Amino acid sequence: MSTTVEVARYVPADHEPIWQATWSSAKCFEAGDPTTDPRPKYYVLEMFPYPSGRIHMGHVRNYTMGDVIARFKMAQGFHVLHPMGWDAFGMPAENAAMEKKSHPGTWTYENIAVMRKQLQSMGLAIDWSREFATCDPDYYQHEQAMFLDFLDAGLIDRRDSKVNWDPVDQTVLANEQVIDGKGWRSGAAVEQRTLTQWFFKITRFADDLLAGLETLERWPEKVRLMQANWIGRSEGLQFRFHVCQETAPVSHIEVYTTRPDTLYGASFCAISPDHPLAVALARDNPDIEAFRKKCAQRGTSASEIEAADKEGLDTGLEVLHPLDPDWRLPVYIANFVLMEYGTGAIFACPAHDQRDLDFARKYDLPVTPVVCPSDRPEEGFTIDTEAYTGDGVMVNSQTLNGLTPDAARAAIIDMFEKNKWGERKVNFRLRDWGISRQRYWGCPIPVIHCGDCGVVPVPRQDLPVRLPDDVSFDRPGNPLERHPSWKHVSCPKCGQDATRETDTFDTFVDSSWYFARFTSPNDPRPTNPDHAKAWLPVDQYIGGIEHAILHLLYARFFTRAMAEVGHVEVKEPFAGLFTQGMVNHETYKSPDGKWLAPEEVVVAGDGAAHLRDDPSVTVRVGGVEKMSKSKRNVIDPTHIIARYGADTARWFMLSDSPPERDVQWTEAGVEGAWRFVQRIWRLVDKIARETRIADHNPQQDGLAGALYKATHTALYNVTHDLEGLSFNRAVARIYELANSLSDAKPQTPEEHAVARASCETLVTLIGPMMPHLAESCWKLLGHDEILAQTAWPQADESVLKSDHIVLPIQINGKKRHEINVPSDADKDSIEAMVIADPRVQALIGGGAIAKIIVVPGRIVNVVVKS
RNA sequence: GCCCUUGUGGCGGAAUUGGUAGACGCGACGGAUUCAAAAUCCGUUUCCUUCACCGGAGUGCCAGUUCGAGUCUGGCCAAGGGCACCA
Repeated sequence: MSTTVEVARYVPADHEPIWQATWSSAKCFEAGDPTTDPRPKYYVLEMFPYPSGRIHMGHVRNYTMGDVIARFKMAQGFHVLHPMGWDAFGMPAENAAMEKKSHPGTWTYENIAVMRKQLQSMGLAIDWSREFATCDPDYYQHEQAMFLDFLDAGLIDRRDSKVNWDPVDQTVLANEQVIDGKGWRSGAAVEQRTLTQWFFKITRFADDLLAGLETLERWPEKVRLMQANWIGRSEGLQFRFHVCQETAPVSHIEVYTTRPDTLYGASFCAISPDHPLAVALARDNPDIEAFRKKCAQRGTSASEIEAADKEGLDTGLEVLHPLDPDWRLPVYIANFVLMEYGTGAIFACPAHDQRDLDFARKYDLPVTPVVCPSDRPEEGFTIDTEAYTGDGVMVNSQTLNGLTPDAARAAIIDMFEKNKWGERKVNFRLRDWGISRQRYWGCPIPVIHCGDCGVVPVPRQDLPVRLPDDVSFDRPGNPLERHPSWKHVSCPKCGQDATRETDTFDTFVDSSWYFARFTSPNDPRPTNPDHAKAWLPVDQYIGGIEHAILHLLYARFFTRAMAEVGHVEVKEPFAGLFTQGMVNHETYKSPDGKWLAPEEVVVAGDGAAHLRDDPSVTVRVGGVEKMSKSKRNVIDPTHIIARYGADTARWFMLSDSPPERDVQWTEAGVEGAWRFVQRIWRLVDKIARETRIADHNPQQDGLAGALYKATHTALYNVTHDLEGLSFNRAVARIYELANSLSDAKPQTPEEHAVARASCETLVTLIGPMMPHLAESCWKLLGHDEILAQTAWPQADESVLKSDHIVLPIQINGKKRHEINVPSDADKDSIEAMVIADPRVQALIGGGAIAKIIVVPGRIVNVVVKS
């Protein structure tokens, strides 16, 4: 036993700021010119934060993961770009300005200063020289320039549109921003309004955005699926019904269907309350007008739609069935037909569509099945209250009878196209992206409205259109609208008095291209195309699943648009996407039902909890939920870093839970990470004092060989785990190596040399995850160079396999015994050894061996006939 | 309603993708050290039976494929998520 030496505890506050300063002054993390750097590039990016005031644990998790990747890739010899910025426009700044009677910009930049400091205390390997905020005019001027580019390229549209109006935030929302009929930010019930709006023509790329998903192999399947569903491509037939009544306002009605095969089951035709025909009919028919009004008032929330009955009104008009001149179908106005999708009119086949069936039953319209399930007799197949939507055989359909619905569909479409009655049509659920927001704290839309010239783009030399600073927030609404002078300008074309557009961009526009700006943050153009080409796409993007549709779809669109006008060359911005889970915490309630903060509660090992100030009061431990202010289960990262240091917080975030899953923040878990930090410090200190660097022979028996093997196994495994973003597994492998190393009691010089080398590897492996501790250990081991600039070691794979292995022996599929064999033994010799083994003989007793399955290196299974 | 994901010890989770289920961590229990504590170190920890060995059961439930299933197939059950008048 070596004599006990008092090792000073590792005090993070004594180490972490020093290393942060060292990395900063050595410019360790500043990316250079990618067009001249010979190393392969690697761009790692975490979704940039909204400067809300303070960082939260979700940020810690997100940025720790990205940081591990950045440091790991740097060590592996990549030229790494790992930047940080601020998604700085948005409503909270305006709300804060109203409350505090200050300016949104002041609030925002103050928050940025606080949060930058917090992030820097985490020891992130970020190139801070590229930092920007989207509210910097230097940034948003390029956004305005690109808007003009897109306008020239025909990628932008301005039109009247029914929009989602958020009455609390007093602004329009895009479809993607309405969740369950409520504003994504305010939670207020969204109203319908008609406004003139700017649109990005995202639908122009609908097919390409869908097809592109196939190429995103390093995206979660789930996100790709969600985007595919959101884009909602459907193939069908668009055709015209002739209206029988000559006095009708229109001669025919255009409909879209994905089920042309069910045409012989048609029962009625239905148009949207907003359909031009309905509008025309309403002029002389008060009943129709009343019905239209009623439909317009109906709510749009999910629950209201759920509760709303299928309702309709017979127009009295009839249309001719296209395949039978004697067959007439009534035309209804129906509340479930949307003007925004397809043609705003449908034909209904109630037998095979539940919604049509509900309607038909209510208004007593015919229900004729035309698809019969293959396993049921055609006679007597009727529809009751449930529509049949499955496959089968066509019936009641004249020439189509006997075909499958697929074949019938093809036949009908062919026939209609041949006769020019209609054509094949692809429809999308995706709508154009409405980007106008009636808010101050956003990027001004660079156009001017002139009474004579109409909409005039702001000339490029006049960019940026800056937000005025002298604005007031004492009233609701848009301060730009009521600013005394800002909007009054002369028309760039004719010089007359004109007004500026007072709407600003949706803040999702800002985040749709920031990753491209990071590649050349100071270029006078939106991007330096050479640098954008060299760095893009982002190799690894990391963020929350909540952006699966919104931000990630917009960014994919924007990249395509930028490519079209020449700012980038890629179509897909993010080659790899990783969606990390949330950080959760237990919730606590006092006996009188009030939420309690974790620091007010003491939880015992058995789960019982009581108040910290009054142990006689029992606390109710509730569910493990996302950290939120309302439930008071928030842990402030600053407190954790102050008490345990950044490395402990980082290590805990990476341990145990797989990164894509939610992680539960626990005091015990943090304590565990803290103990490991101290343990590593003691272990490295001991080895640094007892051993020294020396050559050693890897091929040997005993302790030295075993430790060498454990070291290189760990190195091999951790390397692969980090490559696959399996941080929790990498952590486990590092624990194993630390255990092997502290269990080892090296005696001989050879053993000392192996222990020393093993310790160096251990420190290197810890480097990306606990960078400060690793640097201090590295120094303790006698190194003067910075570990962050040291190359990742190469695993000696020759020792990963030993010359003898223990094979389990199963008898009839159950493990019964083991056998030690040379690892290169072939099937026959293993089989012979197994049969000859006395224990195996005893186990099979008198039974005869029917078969022996030998999987070399894995297992032996002896099948015995009983 | 439709689509997707996930179900493994007291807990978080491993399992080289069809080959020894429970690595690693947390918690718990026992012990050492200490006047005592903190810290640290050593041990035990899926369940049942047993002093112990030997056994038996076991990856949400029920079937199936296979020499062999946590892993593949089918059907249930449960939890979570997404979409939702999209013709």
